[in-house]
Amino acid sequence: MYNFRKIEDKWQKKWNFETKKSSKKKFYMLEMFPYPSAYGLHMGHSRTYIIGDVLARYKRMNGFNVLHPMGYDSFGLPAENAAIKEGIHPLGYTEKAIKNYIRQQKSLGLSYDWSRMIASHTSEYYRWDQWIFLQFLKKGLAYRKKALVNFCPKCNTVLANEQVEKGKCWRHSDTDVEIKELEQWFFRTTQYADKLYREIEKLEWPSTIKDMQKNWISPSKGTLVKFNFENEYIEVFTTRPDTLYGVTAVTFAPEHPKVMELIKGTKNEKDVKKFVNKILLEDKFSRMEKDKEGIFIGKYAVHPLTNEKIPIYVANFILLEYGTGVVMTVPAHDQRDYEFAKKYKIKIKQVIVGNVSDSAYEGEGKLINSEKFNGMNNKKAMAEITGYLEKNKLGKEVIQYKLRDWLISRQRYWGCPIPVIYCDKCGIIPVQEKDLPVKLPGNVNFKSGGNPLATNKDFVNVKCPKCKSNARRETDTMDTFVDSSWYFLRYADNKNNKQIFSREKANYWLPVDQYIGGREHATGHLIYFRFFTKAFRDMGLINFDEPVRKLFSQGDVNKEGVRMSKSKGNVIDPMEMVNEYGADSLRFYLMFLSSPGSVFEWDDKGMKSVSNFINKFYELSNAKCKGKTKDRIALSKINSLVEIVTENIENFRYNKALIGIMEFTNYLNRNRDYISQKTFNESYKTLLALLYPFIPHVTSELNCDNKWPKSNRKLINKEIEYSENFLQNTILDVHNIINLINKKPRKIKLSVSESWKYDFYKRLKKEDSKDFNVLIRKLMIKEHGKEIPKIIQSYIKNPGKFQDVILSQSEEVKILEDNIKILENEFNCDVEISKNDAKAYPGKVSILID
RNA sequence: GCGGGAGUGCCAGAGUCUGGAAAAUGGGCAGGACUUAAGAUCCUGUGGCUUAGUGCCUACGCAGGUUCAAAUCCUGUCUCCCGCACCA
Repeated sequence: MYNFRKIEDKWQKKWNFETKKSSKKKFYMLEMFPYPSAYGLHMGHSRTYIIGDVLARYKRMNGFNVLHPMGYDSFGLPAENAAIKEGIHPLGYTEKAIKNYIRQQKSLGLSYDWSRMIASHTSEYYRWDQWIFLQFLKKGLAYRKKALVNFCPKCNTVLANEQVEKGKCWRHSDTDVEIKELEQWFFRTTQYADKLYREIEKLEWPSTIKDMQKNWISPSKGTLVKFNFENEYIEVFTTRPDTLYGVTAVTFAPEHPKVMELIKGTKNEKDVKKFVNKILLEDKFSRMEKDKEGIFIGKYAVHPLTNEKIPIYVANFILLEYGTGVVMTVPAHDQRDYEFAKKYKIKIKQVIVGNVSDSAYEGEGKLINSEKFNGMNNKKAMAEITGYLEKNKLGKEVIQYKLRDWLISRQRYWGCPIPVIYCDKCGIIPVQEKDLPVKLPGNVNFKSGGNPLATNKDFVNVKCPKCKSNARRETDTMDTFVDSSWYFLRYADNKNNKQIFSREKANYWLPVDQYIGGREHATGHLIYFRFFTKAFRDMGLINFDEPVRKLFSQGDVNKEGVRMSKSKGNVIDPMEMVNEYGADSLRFYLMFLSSPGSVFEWDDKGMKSVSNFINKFYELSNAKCKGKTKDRIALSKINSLVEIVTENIENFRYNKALIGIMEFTNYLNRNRDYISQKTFNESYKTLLALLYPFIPHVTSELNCDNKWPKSNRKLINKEIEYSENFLQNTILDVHNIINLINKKPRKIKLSVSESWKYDFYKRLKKEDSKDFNVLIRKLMIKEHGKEIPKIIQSYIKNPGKFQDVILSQSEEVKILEDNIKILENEFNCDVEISKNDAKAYPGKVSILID
C-alpha cells in the first residue's frame, strides 16, 4: 500500500493556486460557498467541491488562467441559535467553524486560491452589503413599506417569499408561517422581473432550473380594471377582460387590508371580521383544500362600463399575493367563480356563447350581453375591451408577475446591519457612506427573547446625522441571501477597501464560467444574484448582465436510498474516509460511481475497491515490460482514451472518463508481455496526466505532466483494435467448428440474415459512411471461421503476434468465399448461405448442422 | 391540475441523442490460482432451460405501432421522484 498520508500531506503543503490577471484566457470556476456549520464538511459538500476541482485542474492543464476561490456564507441563524442555547458567541462559533472547514477542504486537496478567501460576517465584507443597500436606496431599488409579511415564530423573524414552502418555514417544516402586517425593507426585484424572465433563455443552465425560475417569475398578460367605489377605485387584475360584462361580484382576499377599512362601522363589521379571522387561523395549505367560502360585506362597487351595482365579497380562495388581491368574479366563465356563485346565490351572467348550465364555460366563442362588443369573438374582444378601458382611463394592459419584491429585513442579530437611522424629526435617514461600516456590536444579550441587537443601547441610540437630535438605529439585519448575491464578484478583488471591487478586475474575471451548486437554490439565490448582477450593470459597476454562464447542479449523496442528513442519522463523515483511504481515494470514488449530476448511492465497500485500484496503479509505475507486438494496439487505445476522457470531463461525465481509464489501465497491466517498455512508459505518463484532475496527490508524486495530453489521431486505428477482437473471436469460432464437425460431420449451413444484407447494401451506397468499415468488420469477425488451421493455431501458441492483421475490403470478401471452400474441403461438408434463416442477425453467420 | 425527470441482472450504473449481437464499468456472491494464513493480485462464473453446442428460450415498467431490425423512434398506459399549484 502506498503511503497516501505522507504523499498527500507533502503536496498539500506544496500547492499554491494563487492567481492573477494574465494574458492567458481566463476561466472562473466557482462552487456555491458554504454556510460554515459546527459539524464540518458533509459528503454532499465534498462531492460538489471535488466536481469543481476536477474541472479547475483540468482547465489549468489546458492553459487557462483559472480563478477558483472559496469563501464562507458565515452569517446566519445556526450560529445565533447556538449562542442562545449554549451561550457561545456567534463570532467564536463561526470563526472556529471556518477554520475547521478550511482545514477539511485543504485535506481534500481542493485547489483554491486561498488568498482570495472571503467571509460574509467580517465587516470588510458586509460593509459592501451596506454600501449596496445605500446605492439601491438611491436608485429606488430598496424601499420600506408596511406590508403583510410572512413571519416564522420559531426563527422569530420575517421571511422572504422564497423562504416559505407550502405555508411553512423553510427551516422549520413543522411551523406555520404567520401573516403579520409590519413595516419592512424590500428590494425591488420586480423591477427586473421582465429581464429576469426573458433572459433565462440565453443561459446554459439545466432546463429544470430554468423551468423552475420561469415558473417562479411567471408573467401573465392581462388587464387592470378600475371599479368605481365611493370616491375611489378598486383595482382588479384579470386575464379575461373579454368577460368584463359578466362580472357579478368583486371579491377580496381575506388578508386584504382594505377589507377592514370597508366594513368599519357598518352593520356587517362583526360578521365579516369573524369570517376573516376564521380563515386567517387556518394554515395556507389546508385552506387550499377547502370548499369555496365567502361573505358579502354589504357594500357595492360600480361596474366601469355598465354602471351596475356590483356586490363586494371576501372569499377564502382569493390570494393576496397575486395581482391586486382583489378579483372580478365572473361565474359564467370561471369555474371557481361558478362554484362560489352557486353557493352564495350570486348572479350568473353569461357573456360568451356556450353551455353554462352546470359548469362555467371557459372556452372560446362569440360575445353576448356585452353592449357594443356583442357578436365579437372573445379573443378579439380582449384587446378591444382593454383598449376601450384605456381610452376612458378605466384600466390598462399590464403584465402581472408571480415574483414579488424581496423582503430583506430580519429581526435577528447575526447578520449585516441595515445602515439606516430613524429620527423623529427627519424620518428615515440613511447612514452616510463615509460612516460605513455600521459594525455589528459584539456585546448583546442573547436571552432577551427578541432581537438581541436591540439590547445594545450604544448601538441603538445615536444622533441623527442631519439634525443631531436623538435618534435610533435600525436593528433589523439583512437576509443572508443578500450576502450571497454578490460574493462571486468580490473574489475578483477581495482585498479592496476603497471600492466594492475594481471594475477592471471584475470585468476581467467575470462572469463566472462554470458555477456548481444545489438545485434547491433555483428560485432563491439563483434569482437574487441575477437581480443583483442586472442592477449592478445598470449602475455601471460591471459590463455584463448575467452572473453565470454555465450552471451545473450536482446530485445528492444518499445512503440506503435516503439523502444523507444528520436528522436521518445516516451520515458518513468525509474526513473519516480521508483518514482511512486518503483524499485521492475519496475523490476518485465520489467521481467514479455515478455521474456528477445524478444521485450518488453511498456504499461503504466502494471506497476499498477504489483505493485498491489507485494502489495498483501506483505499483504499476515500476512495471517491467517486454515484447512489442501489441504496441500499435496500445498506442491506438491510449490515444482514443485521451479523446474519450477529454470529452467526458467537458460534459461532466466524470464517471465515464474514469471507467475508460480503468479499462485501459487493466489492459496495460494484462499485456505487459506484449508491449515495449517505451510504449508502456508513454502510455503510463499519459494516464498520469488524465488522472491528475481526479487524484492530484498521487499523480503529482509520480511526476505527472502539467499539460493536458493531446491525442495523436494518426495513431488511433480502430481496425487494429478490432483485429484483436477479430482474432480472439476467430479462435472461438474455429474451436467450435472443429468440435461440431468432429461430432457430426455432415452438413454446415452458413446463413446471413436478409435484414443484414438490406442494411449492408443501403450503407454501401453511401460512400462516405464512416460505419462502412465497421460494418464489414463485424461481418468478417464472425465469418472468419476460415483462416482456421494456420493462423489460428499459431495464434494460440503466440497470441501477441497477430496484432497487425488488417484486411482490406476486397480481401475480406475473398476470405468469406475462401471460408466456405475451406470449410467444405477441410471438413468435408456442405456450406451454404441461406437467405431466409430467421435466426441470423446482423454481423453473424450462423453455422448450423442438419 | 400544470411543468420537469426517471423505470435496464442481486446492487449501483452504462447503453437511448444518431435503431444494428443489451447489460460496459464497479460492487456483491460463487469457484479457482498464488499464499503458512490473511490481505492484495490474477483467472472463471453469475436471467432461465440445457442434449453442454458462441444450442434453445426469456428479458430493458406494461400494451400496442413503425422497421428487414427497437432498451433506443411513435402512440397509449402504469408506477416513482422533483418543482409549482384556487395565479383570476
